[in-house]
Amino acid sequence: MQTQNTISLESSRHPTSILTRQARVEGPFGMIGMPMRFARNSEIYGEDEASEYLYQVVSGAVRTYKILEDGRRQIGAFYLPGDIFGFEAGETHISSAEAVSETRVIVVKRAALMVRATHEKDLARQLWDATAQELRRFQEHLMLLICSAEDRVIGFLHDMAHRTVKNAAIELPMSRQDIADYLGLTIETVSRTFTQLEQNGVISLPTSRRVELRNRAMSNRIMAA
Amino acid sequence: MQTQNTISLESSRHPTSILTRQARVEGPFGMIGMPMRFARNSEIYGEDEASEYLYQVVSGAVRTYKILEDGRRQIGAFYLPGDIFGFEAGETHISSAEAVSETRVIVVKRAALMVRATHEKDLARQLWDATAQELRRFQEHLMLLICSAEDRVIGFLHDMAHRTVKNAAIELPMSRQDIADYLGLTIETVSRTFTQLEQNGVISLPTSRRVELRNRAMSNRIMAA
DNA sequence: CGCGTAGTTGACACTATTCAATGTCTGTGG
DNA sequence: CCACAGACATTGAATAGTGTCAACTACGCG
Repeated sequence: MQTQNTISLESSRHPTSILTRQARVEGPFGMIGMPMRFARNSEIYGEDEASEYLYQVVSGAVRTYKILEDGRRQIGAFYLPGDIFGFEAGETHISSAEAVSETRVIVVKRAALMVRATHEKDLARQLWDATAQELRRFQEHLMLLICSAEDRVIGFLHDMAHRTVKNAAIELPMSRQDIADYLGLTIETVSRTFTQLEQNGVISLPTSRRVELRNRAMSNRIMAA
Repeated sequence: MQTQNTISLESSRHPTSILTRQARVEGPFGMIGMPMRFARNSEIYGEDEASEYLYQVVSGAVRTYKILEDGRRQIGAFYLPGDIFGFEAGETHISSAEAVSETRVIVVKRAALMVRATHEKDLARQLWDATAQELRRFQEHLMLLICSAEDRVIGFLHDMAHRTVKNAAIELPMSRQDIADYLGLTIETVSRTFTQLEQNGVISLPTSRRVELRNRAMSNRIMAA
């Protein structure tokens, strides 16, 4: 049922240095990287694969996830344009990554970055910062998972809101199922919570994927960023 | 009600280079560090403090935690002898840290380590490995929080079991409340789950702090390490 | 021995899940 | 342009699993 993997540059999964004919783009940390395209629901990398590359989202959105043995899926994080992912400090990925929607990314060779970082203090610093941010994200996510369904959804929307354009409606790239799997809830509970929040005037829902934050009740909630 | 902070070396919270008269000890990454002692429930560092030091547990146990605005406490991790903590890749701590029981640690200046890491590839590698482990810990913890109470407790015990001596009874240094705050459950649910697991022959509980794993039902559970 | 802390147990309330049905949106073909 | 299929989302009713509140027990320490 999954859209077929579609990658713009080549048939093999990852770019090689041969592909220099392709326009190259300013990527994470000012490094030159290869642009790539992923179709909705296509895999970007798999869990336990060697983490050869590091990615920066240009457009679209990415989810990382793990599947539990009972079949449930836990989404670890969503990455939006500008975000860097696939760099987990270790030699192998700790999650799989998929495109939530049609997504463009810039890809950089991890090893090359790491080597460069040994003599460029600034780059090393940026890598540590990116990792620190990743740790903070995990921590925030953890805090969400011990809250009520309402607080989880509010926390999620709050996070999305401040990661996208301020004071504007949030355009959610992900489905209710994605949100449910991120928040450790069922799709029904997420849906019910959305409608409930709308009825309470906390949000409005012009369409199911578009959310406007009405009430500043948001601010009283959870930890600020 | 909290035991008064008791630190063996000095009255101020952290060691200074003046304290060279004190015996020094092989610390994390083979670096020389200062030994310190913390009484049960005493603070090792606070959230948002500058992360000046990095710690390795010698004996005892440490918990890191955050307090939510509703007063609940979320424990992020427990650190046992040999574990390194307080190094979160950023300039400030993302959690507070306390001694679970009377605890001895070795303290190393973070800045010094980072500087040394720029020209010692091996040390740099060890720092990245430690960070990767920390990320993996967060991820595992996240997976636990979306499970049932029973699976959370089993997952927790499983984790504790393979972090301490194999094939032996686990001696839990932390209270039921600590476990509850780690697993996002109430103390009552944790307690009930323990007795339930004992009745089902999965564990035995010679004392409330000592757990013996009976059944290999453990193995069918959650992700292995 | 008695006190205080930690842990266990019970009854009940409440929240989220489950299972099932209905509703909505979008793209495709008639 | 409309009708239809399929995916996505919402809603309802019944149930299961935790939380809450309160009482009780066990243990360690003076």
